[in-house]
Amino acid sequence: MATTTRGPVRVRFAPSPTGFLHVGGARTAIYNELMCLGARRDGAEAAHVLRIEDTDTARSSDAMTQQIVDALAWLGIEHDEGPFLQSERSTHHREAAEQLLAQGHAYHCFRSQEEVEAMRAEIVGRGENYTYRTAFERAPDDEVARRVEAGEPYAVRFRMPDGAIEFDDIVRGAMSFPPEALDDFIILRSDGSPTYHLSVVVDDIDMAITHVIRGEDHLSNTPKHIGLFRALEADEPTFCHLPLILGADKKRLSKRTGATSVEEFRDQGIVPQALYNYLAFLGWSPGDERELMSRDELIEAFDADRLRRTAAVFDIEKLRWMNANYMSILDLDEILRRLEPYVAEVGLTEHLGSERMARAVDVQRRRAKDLRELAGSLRPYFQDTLSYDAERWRKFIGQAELPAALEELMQRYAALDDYSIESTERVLRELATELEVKAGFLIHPTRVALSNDKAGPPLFDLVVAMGQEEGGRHLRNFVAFLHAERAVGG
RNA sequence: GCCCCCAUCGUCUAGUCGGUUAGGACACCAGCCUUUCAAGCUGGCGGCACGGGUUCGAGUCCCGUUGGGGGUACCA
Repeated sequence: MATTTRGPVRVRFAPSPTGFLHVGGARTAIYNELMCLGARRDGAEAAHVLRIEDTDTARSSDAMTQQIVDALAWLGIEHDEGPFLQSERSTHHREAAEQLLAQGHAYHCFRSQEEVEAMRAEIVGRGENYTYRTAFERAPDDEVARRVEAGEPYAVRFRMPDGAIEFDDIVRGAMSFPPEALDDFIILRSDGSPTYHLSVVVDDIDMAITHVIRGEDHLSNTPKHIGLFRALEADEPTFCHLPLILGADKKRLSKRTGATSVEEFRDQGIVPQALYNYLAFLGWSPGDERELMSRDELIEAFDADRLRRTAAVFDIEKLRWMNANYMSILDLDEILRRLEPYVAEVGLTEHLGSERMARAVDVQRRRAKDLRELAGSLRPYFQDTLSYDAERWRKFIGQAELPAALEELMQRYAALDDYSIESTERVLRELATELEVKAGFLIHPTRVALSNDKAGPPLFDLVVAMGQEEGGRHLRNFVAFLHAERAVGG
């Protein structure tokens, strides 16, 4: 109902720095970006701002902020403004609290946390509904003044308005929170620092945010924020609460059930295009039967009205399926570049940039589900000598005519001027015909000779990717191996 | 306890005006293709949580139950 792609649109992604970017956060960032870019697509002015909610973890927020910025950049998510650090704006937040105090929208609370908690426990224990404002009397003004004067510590509480709070949520529709669910909450701690609720609202006002797109865990906080927006006499933004991402156990996605951060998926060899596509589809679909959509296509098709309201289970298998798709369609150069760290892991760094590496990757890329797997499959292409296992290749050792046949194949391959998929296949098949054997008689042992494996890419792809000289050497070694084993076996 | 949200194959989803053989994708199974393994193609398995209403007719609307999730902080 509430699609607002007409006026200027300003959205924000506001993660708290935890040392990594959670995939749930990444998905929120994607929808923020899509909302922004979708509006721009429709001709509206739009901006995406990045704001780091570090009011609680100011200690190492520089490194943590960098981590988030890097992860977003890796995913290809762009922002137009920021990153702004919430911690650097606390003076302004405090001023807002003073204003609220002066206008009677907030009041001093001298009660200790322990005292409040004890009262709450007692009331709940009786089976009654607890709210701070119904549980405690408010101190008269003169008493407040005297205690403040005396230097007593106090927190500042926001006075929630009396009635129900209602609003329209893009994904939830009409929302209504009754007064008994609304409590006077703290906006300034007794050490004078602003709390999250105050900071977000003040920042959203200052940054002229029009759409607040965030996780469903904030749905219950929204009435508090609306109370603040109204007291601060600011227009309230349109809210959009995204359902949570669940693990295989149907619980909120946590490390117990596997990887949760974009950094982890990146390290596993997931390509950013795949993660972006996958995350965008976790809670949204274009309405037709497309599944593989690039960022540009998503921007073109995005419509917030199609956001789903049900929590989704994160399915790593489907992500990997998408990843396999992207690995086979991306530019080879990009794959080569992203593959570097994994190539290093398998000790093939020296071959980076080589023709053979490019050929091998191009052959193997369609057969792997992630970059790490891809890198692993590259090994046979770069081994000087393969050590063949007599037990495993017993079948070939038993074939008396095989060594001579392979020897002949080897020589014909060595003599080839145009070493190509077509020519190597033609030569092999011609030889098979001459020898009156099926092509498979030569194909299977040749594969083993080159890769020490009975499964792999189409043989002639392998033969060519490996190279004329290298392939010839493996063939020679395999023939020698066959001779030796035949001698042993008698 | 109280408040809020949610509910279509195992999983992601289409379904948005009540009338569909409830469609697609991942996974799984089978067949085809093939020099192998994948991929691909074809086919199969499999679902509207339950109970009441409203209606000629309910996956779709209403109520309840059950189940799941979130919130209930001087955390964000």
